[in-house]
Amino acid sequence: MSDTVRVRFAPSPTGHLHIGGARTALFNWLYARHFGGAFVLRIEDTDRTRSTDEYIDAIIEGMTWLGLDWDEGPFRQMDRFDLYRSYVERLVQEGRAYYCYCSAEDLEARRQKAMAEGKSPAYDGRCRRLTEPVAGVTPAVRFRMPQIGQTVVDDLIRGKVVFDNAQLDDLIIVRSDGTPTYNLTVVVDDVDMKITHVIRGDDHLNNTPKQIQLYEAFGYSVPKFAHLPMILGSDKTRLSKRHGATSVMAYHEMGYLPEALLNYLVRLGWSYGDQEVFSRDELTRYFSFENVGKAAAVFNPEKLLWLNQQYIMAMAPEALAKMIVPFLAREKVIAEGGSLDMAWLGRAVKTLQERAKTLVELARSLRYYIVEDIDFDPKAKEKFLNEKGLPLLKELHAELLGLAEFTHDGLEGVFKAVVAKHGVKLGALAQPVRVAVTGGTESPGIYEVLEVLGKEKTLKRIEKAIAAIG
RNA sequence: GGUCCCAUCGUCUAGCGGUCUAGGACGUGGCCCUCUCAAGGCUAAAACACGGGUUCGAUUCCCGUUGGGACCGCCA
Repeated sequence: MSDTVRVRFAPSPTGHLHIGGARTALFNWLYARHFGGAFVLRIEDTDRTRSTDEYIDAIIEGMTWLGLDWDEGPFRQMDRFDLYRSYVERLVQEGRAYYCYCSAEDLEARRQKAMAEGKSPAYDGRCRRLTEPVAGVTPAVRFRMPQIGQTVVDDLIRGKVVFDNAQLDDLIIVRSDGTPTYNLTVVVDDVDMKITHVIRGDDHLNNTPKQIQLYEAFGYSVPKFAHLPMILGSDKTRLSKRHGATSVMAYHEMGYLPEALLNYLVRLGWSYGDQEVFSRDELTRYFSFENVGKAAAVFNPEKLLWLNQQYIMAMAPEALAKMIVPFLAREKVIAEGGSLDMAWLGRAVKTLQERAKTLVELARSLRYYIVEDIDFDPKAKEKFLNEKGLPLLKELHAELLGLAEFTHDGLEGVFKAVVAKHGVKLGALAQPVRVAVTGGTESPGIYEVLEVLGKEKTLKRIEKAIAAIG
């Protein structure tokens, strides 16, 4: 590859950045980074009725969160209408495009009729030969598609795909309101921005021959194409809201790490032997279209969850602690804007990070460390805070009182001694204590918990538990 | 309806003619570890859609069938 690689992600701002879009952006980003090329962000907002600035911000927010940084842009097609106009004028002058006076309503009606009769709903070309304008009608502009021969899409993932030009109908390149349409702007911009590789979803494959005809009409060489397989929902239909969250930022809110989402997404369609977990660096190093599959992939939330846990486990506790604070506030574990001893929080996080699949779970599980008072789970209380455990708890409380430092080894010594004295198994003591200090029956090792909790809170909670029994 | 794409365990995938009694991962079951829950280790069940070719030999190549998907917009 002697020429510099230039790729782009070109979303339309008609919705949030979703899973499918993020995957397309990721593959483009990976390809650019792999070859040290440029990644361009272009907003395709020619549909004025559906595009909004809010969605542009949302897309940028999503890309930023994922760490998919772009080198140029964001460019907005709305700012480039003059450029498109000059290209269209050229086409019209050369007879490669013509004015179409059919109304949108008529077109729609004819399409419906054709479909109902089982015929192809393609445009019939009735305005092709018009020489005079139709009075009182502002026309759209159509591209005159060649009707004989074939167009070949040479795809990096699928190989050569052949289309008969007779199947290609004359597409509208300028709406009657004067705004250009996607098939025109995508070609003009990819030429203007010197895009070398068009990497996009499979759903664009059928548009590609039409776009290639546009390239040829302009006299430009076509870029390389790579059409990625689609991501499907569990019922094998196109991924949508019905299948749960599709917005990338929704995953942020649910407590997923961007690294985990990216890692999951890249494995949908791409593989590198048996490896499942990749660092960003490995991804850019290993990425190649040779390892991209052709078949659509079903989105599997379970595996994403597992990957997220892998990433949470691998994180430095201090970094995780910093990241968890907003989630603690949202879960009402701490007050909004409240402060915490971050070094201590890091130690607390360390005991729980391999037990959480999401940051939301982690934040919730941190509760008993942070809040002053805990409530006992009724079932746990009934099972473990009873007469049987009472002497053990009392004995432990007395011993703990004399323990100066709450260290893992120190605590273990005290527990072992109490257990030995009463001739019971460790569980007979550990479980009541666990319920006493955490309110429930599940937690990290009891010594770890007490070490983080500290002497004061521990004794207070054991006292409360004893009181609850008696 | 037309055109195009696709097809290995439930899911993501490895496999690029013999190494396949088809490998890994998620999930599921069992066992181990163990103060609970996790994590971890071991283990089990689980797939080449079907039919024709080509070949000494097909999961792998070709054709067809079936099944799924996408597109056919003055959406992108």
